[in-house]
Amino acid sequence: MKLLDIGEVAARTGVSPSTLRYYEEIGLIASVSRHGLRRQFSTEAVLQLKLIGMGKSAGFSLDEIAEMFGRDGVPNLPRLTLHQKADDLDQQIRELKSLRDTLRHVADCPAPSHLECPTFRRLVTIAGRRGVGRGRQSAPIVPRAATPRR
Amino acid sequence: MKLLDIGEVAARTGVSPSTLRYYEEIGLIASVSRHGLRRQFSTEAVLQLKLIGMGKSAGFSLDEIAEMFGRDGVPNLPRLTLHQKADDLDQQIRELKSLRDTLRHVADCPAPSHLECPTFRRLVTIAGRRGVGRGRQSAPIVPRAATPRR
DNA sequence: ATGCAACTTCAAGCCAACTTGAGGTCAAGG
DNA sequence: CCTTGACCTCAAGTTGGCTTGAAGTTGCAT
Repeated sequence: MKLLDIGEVAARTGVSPSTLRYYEEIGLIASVSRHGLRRQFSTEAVLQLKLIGMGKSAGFSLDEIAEMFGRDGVPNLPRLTLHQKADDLDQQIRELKSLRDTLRHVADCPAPSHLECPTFRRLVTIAGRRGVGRGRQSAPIVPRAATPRR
Repeated sequence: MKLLDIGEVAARTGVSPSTLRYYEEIGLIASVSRHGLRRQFSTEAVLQLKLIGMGKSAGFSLDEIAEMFGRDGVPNLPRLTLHQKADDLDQQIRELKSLRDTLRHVADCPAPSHLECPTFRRLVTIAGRRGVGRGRQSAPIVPRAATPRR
């Protein structure tokens, strides 16, 4: 099986080497061996990292992601929990759509103040039609990492 | 116009008073006046906070949100930029759907290791079919705030 | 008039998720 | 053989987004 060293994984995934080391340290991913000092990753790691990226983008913490997909890539959560997470995602997708539509509307609507525009108000309020006093809503904020902007 | 004091806004939005003060401090929202020492918010603030919540959930930083909707609620970004953000959201929605489907699949698929399941691999890889080496991908991570869990 | 819950300020603290820096190892190419 | 650059470890620093604590004020119901 082909092995990748950390730079190669970084290049393929956009995740920096230091982050990869950090992920390994917290048990989110694992390297399969060492070549001298150097970590060797299997190509599976690339897939795993894609999954991790999706999880982050959905607002899950690294701990939650580790729970969902196991340090080894095998999920250890009960079905019910997984389906619940999926339901959460559905709700979040609704919110995102609403925000997207709001942004598009704002870009095009010539109203002086959007807070007065009925279309705007409707867009903003629909997403709330569920989960008003509910448990989990928000997604996390990542330092916008994939862009290696320095 | 009806005025709300901070506790009332907190009750209606699920955003804690300390967070509201913080948001005001960084210029994300504004109170319209004081009643004695106490901040008074207009009911618009509730709407604004809904918007802010959506923005956070989409992974925007508070700074970005402030840019998008202005400290005063009026967006000051050029159309093009807004449409770009909307496009980003579309991409993110695709990722979220893919993650949702992956979770559901994982919940139901009896394969021993999912990394070997072709369905799984397909689900994970499709979302990547755009933006492989691209600029912005990920969404931020917020401390799971809306749930006042203590 | 008094008590008290809900507010106030300000500084400090906290957590997740990384990044940075110093100082060191090592393997492969010239 | 020697350089070079990509890797290594470990500790400390950074950033965003809040929360907490101490110490004080105040509107309002009793």
